[in-house]
Amino acid sequence: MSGAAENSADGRADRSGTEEVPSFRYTAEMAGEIERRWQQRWEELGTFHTPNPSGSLQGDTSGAEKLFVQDMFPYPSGSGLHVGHPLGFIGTDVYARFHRMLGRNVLHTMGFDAFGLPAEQYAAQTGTHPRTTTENNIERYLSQIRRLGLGHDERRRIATTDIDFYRWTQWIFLQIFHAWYDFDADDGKGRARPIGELEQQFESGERATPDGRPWGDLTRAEQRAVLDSYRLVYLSEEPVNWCPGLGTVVANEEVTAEGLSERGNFPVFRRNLKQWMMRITAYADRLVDDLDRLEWPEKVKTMQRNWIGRSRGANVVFELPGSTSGIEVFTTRPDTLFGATYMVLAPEHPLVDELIAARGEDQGWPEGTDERWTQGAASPAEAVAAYRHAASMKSELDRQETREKTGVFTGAHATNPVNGESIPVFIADYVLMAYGTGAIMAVPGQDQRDWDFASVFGLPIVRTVEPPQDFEGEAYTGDGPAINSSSQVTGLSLNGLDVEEAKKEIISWLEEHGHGSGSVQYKLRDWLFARQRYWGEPFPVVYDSDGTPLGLPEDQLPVVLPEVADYSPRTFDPDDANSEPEPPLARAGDWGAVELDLGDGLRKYERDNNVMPQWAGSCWYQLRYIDPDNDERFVDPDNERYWMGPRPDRHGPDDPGGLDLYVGGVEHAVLHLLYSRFWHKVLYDLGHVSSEEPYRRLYNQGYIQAYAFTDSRGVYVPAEEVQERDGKFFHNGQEVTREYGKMGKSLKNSVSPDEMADAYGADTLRLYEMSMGPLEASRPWATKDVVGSHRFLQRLWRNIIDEHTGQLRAVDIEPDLEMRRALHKTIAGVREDYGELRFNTAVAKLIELNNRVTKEYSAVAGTPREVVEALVLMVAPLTPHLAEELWSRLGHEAGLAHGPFPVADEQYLVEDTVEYPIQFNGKVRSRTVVAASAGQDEIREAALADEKIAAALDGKEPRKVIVVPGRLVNVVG
RNA sequence: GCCCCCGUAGCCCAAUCGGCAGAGGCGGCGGACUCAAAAUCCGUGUAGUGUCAGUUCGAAUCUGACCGGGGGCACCA
Repeated sequence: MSGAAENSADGRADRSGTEEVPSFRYTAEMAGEIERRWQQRWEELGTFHTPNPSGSLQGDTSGAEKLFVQDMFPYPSGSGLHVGHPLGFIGTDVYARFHRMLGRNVLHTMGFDAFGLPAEQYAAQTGTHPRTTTENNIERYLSQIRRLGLGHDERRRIATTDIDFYRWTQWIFLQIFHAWYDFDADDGKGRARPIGELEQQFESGERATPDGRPWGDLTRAEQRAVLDSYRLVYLSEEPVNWCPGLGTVVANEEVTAEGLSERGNFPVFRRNLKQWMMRITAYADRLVDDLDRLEWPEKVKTMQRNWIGRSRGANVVFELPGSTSGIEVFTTRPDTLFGATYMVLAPEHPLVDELIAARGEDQGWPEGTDERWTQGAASPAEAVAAYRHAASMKSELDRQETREKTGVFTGAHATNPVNGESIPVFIADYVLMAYGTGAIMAVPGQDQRDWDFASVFGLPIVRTVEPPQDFEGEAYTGDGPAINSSSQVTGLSLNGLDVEEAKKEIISWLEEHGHGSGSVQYKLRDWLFARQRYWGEPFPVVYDSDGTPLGLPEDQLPVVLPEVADYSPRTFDPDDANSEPEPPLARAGDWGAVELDLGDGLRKYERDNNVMPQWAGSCWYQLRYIDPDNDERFVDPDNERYWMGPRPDRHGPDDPGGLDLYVGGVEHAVLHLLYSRFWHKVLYDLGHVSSEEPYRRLYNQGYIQAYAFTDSRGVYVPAEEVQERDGKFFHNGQEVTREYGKMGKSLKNSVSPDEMADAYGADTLRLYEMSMGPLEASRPWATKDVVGSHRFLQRLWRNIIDEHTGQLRAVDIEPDLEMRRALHKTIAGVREDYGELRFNTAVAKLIELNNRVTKEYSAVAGTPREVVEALVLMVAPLTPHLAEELWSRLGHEAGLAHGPFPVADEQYLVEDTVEYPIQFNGKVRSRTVVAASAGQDEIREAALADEKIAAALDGKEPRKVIVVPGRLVNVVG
């Protein structure tokens, strides 16, 4: 050491010593100090407390337009956040802060979707109660996000695991349980109604009972069974997805295309088990149709449409000669009935046994049966049995991998109703029992799958739609005139009609002659709602001695989770399809047995021992944000109407209402967003909310991804220790392989927001995340780039505060005209960018303006207050702590969270002169400056007078001169 | 296999109605400060927009085909 002075006496940094960073520079340490101070201040002042029209959070809501912004409900994972997690949270915060500064009443908060498997699995391993784990994780999560300075109304935080919250989840369940769907209501659109109204219809005789007996003649149990069959929540003994590896059943939406559970990747089996279902299918049409009323990404709408899978067509019955029954098929192309040359039943179709039995088990093949149809079996019965056995052995994956068409002839024939022709009936696994009627009419001329099957089995192919002249394919699915579509037997002809006309015509013919009717099919299935787990909402249901499920009265809520010795359901060998679910609540001692008076005296009942799926809480949490501690209702109607009600004046006459901006990842496109819309619509139908949709506008943020590196053994090495040389990557001198993808601890490429905040401050992290690209784009994380955002904040700071003295540099001097113009152009641009979530370009504009200020004023005594104050206000949504600090140092006592926000002055947005590029034959050759007020002729003259253009023309007349006002001139020679 | 989105500088990204390819950041290079380095500051633009056609006075932008990347659906009748 040289023995230099360690401190300087005058407060300035000693520039000759070891202390070289100026004392008042905006460093990470200073940022941290500022951030802690302002976060504390905001909390003390309740800066982000948002008033409601009524209730416990009542305040003045007059005058200000409301804005409800929400992030998708995070799960408080115990492993901590990486820098990708808060991307959307910061985005919504910037948007919310911008609008708050504009004077809007902004609701922005965040709660936790806290039920779920990880805490339960941890409990099973360690004995720690899931509530303890969950609460610790929430605290950890909060400490990480609080550091980011998100302007949340902390009074509105909720967690789905709070008893005060899940009490209302149970209450909503009961509303749905005590409702039925009246398909005739609202002119056929349908509406959920209280079950009591259905009972009245039966009592009064307005609606007939299933077997026609008067309602009063039914026993109470029979009445209950009838009502239960109508409920929006019902017990069903249909095939469900049983996952032995998890020990629970799961919803269709939770099974991957490969037939594995989304969580855990365990095999899932179709099993008949008695389970709770929600009748989401009743809402299929409204869930599809109302997508048109939402401001959502098309991609998500498409995914929902595909999932619901509505297709319109007709059900047609093909008679079986010598039998009273027929084969009913669903088809979207009834116009092609004349091309139906055979039929196919799904192998599991119940009619198959009847067909075999009708001909006689020991009957051989009909005379002249094609060899290809028999699979070498001696009889249809034998062939069918063999085929069914083979089909049942195939997994979903096998079926998908081999698309070759297989099947066998059943020996039976059916009659095509349009022409009376007898056509053979096959079974084949390309027809699925679960869709439509489990049977098809095969039209090889217009369906490629049928074409393929017909080719293998040598079946006739009849085109009934004329393909274009140049058509070279096999099956033709396009539009065209109908051909080969008439019959002397029935007198029907569709020839010459186009597809749409033919469909209409044939449907009315089918209906008239009793052969079928128009129909709509959906892929959507009812929602399997029960899980055999511990850490979820218990069902508010008990069973009486007959096993009839009864909804508990409201005053019995909440049903609190019991203490148990073992938190896990029994799990099984993942491949043990025949195991049976054993839920933890079934082992909760005497919890399950209750004595209640449900109207007919004190009796014994048994509690339901399932819990709700994790999606339940997120189906309605936005409503609880509105009124988090209302203990009279799940949400106050005034408050709901204020925050979520339709605003036709602002969003058009068709506005369904809902919150104003919902930001989250696209992975919830089907599951959460579909379930939530469903619940919301039920609540709307029952009159509990005024909005028809929960989320008016949806925005999908991208993912922050990262590079990961593996060594020669395939083991991940710490990404931060990898060095790049000449396009290759090295770790400790060894070359490693680069992969691109997720960020995660196991990939050793995780970067936490805390370490970034330590190194640069939270404001820098916020700014960087917003500036690295558009919010919706996925992009790689680059720690080394963060310094650029930090330098910008340092330069901004330096324009206002002297780094060496801490003195204010802003003074009351007039900026010149060019600076004013730059300022107002920036204001106009930044306002627009913020409003449209284009934070990256807003940042660029702010940096540009700040660089201009630096260039012009860094060498002189002070910077113009007018410019730097506007800069501070404009940067505030992005870097709120720094902005508040500078704003206060600029002499403002009140904070800036509620504005003002600079307004652009139009007079500085128009230029006096415009520089026009002059193109010659489309290439820029010169430039000329003309008055902004110049007319087309003047601009043209100025361009032609230009030396270089005159030279290019070489004395000739231009063939054409294109003048684009405000843009350029193109001279065509 | 079908459908959708995206390809701009070494990297992340801008570019209103089709109108000057560059706003911003990283890196690189040069310089200042330093004994030196880090930090900081100043300066510096290297691609003609994945490829090939077409429309146009003019194409990153519109159209078609192809290549590459990402996503969705996948025997749904």
